[in-house]
Amino acid sequence: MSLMELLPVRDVTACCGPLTREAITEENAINLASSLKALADPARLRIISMVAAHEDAEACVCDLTEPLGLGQPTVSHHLKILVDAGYLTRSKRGTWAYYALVPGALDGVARLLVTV
Amino acid sequence: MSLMELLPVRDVTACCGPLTREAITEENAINLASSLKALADPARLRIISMVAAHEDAEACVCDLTEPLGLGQPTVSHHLKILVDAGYLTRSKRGTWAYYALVPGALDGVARLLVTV
DNA sequence: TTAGTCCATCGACGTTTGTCAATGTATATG
DNA sequence: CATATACATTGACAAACGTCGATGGACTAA
Repeated sequence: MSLMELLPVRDVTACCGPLTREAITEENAINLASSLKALADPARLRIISMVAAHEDAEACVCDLTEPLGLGQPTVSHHLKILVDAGYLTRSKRGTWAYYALVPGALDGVARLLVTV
Repeated sequence: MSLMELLPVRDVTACCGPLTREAITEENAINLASSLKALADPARLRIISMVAAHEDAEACVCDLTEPLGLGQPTVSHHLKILVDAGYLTRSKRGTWAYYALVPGALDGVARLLVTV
């Protein structure tokens, strides 16, 4: 399955208990894997970190391209993956598109991994 | 960078604070992405869940192939990735290879994602 | 209107990934 | 010894991924 075929803004967290507390179903494994795959890229991790650290906890594409050392289309591509996976929101104001963290999204995934 | 080129048994957790609490470095982003990439596959998530649920919290390859619906070489391939990433240990006894969870490995990654 | 900025989308490319069949390596059993 | 079992490794292939250049759409400023 391709990352781009995902439904927008999934919420993996509302599905099941921690990975090691109860046997995961094949379907839930597919969903959780998709959520993790969206995170499993250096550029996307840095984007999340940069957005969180940015003023007002939001950033536009132009704030990210230069520090990332990536082209604008590539950054837009990563942002789309993070939005579709439910980690970021996109709000357009004027010519700019501002991205911000979805509260609790990262924690939801983290909770599924934890064993204690 | 290929997953297979990773040093065996890395410990990403001993590197940095939570992703959203301080800006992540490019190097740490690469390492964390590698750790997440090892988890970001349905078969590997199910393997971890199956090992945790199995008797004595360990399982051999032959315990996994049939419930996963995958060939033995494919299961061995996934197990190697999980061992190299530091999530599983491998102990050979007789003809069998037993795999078990590394205590705290999943929690370490989860702690890097959490925002609270 | 014209020109310019910000961003998304498209098409292409080299690389990486997941899977399998075939083979190799131990270890156990007769 | 020969045979059988459990597993790792190899080689191959299609699919997916990350990146870029080029293009297009929407908004702003003059």
